[in-house]
Amino acid sequence: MNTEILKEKQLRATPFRKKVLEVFLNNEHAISAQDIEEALGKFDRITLYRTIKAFIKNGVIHEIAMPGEVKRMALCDPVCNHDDGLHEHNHVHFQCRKCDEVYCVEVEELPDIRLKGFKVEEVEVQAKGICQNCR
Amino acid sequence: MNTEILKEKQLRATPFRKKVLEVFLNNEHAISAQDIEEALGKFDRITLYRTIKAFIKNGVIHEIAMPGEVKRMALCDPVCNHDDGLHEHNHVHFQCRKCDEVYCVEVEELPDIRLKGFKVEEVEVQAKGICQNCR
DNA sequence: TTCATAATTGCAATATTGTTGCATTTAGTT
DNA sequence: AACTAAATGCAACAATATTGCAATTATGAA
Repeated sequence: MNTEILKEKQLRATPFRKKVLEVFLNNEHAISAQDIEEALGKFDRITLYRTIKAFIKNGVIHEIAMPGEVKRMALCDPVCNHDDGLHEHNHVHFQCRKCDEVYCVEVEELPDIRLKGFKVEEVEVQAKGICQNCR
Repeated sequence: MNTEILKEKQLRATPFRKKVLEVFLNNEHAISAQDIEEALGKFDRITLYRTIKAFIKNGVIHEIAMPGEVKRMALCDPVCNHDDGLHEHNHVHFQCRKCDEVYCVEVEELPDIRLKGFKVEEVEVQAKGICQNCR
């Protein structure tokens, strides 16, 4: 199963990559490199970083950067319009103020932002509030 | 002048802080810690990090995090609704695909995002495209 | 203006995060 | 089964960030 996902994205299905992908599939929220390290029994940190880079480049996962937070990553939408590390999703990144978890939440469509003098080509939205589980 | 800004934000106006603030005032786009280091002649890196932390906490500057980019920082809006490191601005973070610079661009109001099951309390928008200078 | 004091600085040491080069191993193909 | 490009694992290293502590300094009060 993981194997298919990797091959679809032009990545060799090695045991290490399958295990890392497994970690993502086991979480419904975004995770950090540290989360992955903890989930893997034994591992080589360098290989992990390289795996993450390959996953991002090939559209398996995308990064989520929030001020004051560690970098997190989450699986791409199946329809992720990625081009060599460039991702385009139709979801909002939402962080819960209670549990701190970050979720990718689907939306009908992203807002249409217009900025005088600037040509806007892509928009990403980050929201904060209270998540389903914490209400 | 820098002195007043710092005092307004309940920070002691030390020479170091004034110099760092100066760097922000001299740039119309967001800058990284490295940019500041290069702009300062001699400096102590630890003090710089602590200065940055203090500036963020007291609402002088805010962080801008973008996937795959170094962390950047920019001056807060004068009306920045900050509370111990929590910032609330009425602008969009825009990165130019040509020059890579990041700008804080004022908007009338941020979009109203609704997510089923989630209580949205704050929204931040990051956009990409072509900036004024590069068109 | 001087003093007292809490805040800030600067240094040493250390932690965290991420990268590069290279020899070895392995997945996917022929 | 064999070949080959890709991936791994190790060592070394670079960049980024933090903590504790002694010395210094900005600021408000005397």
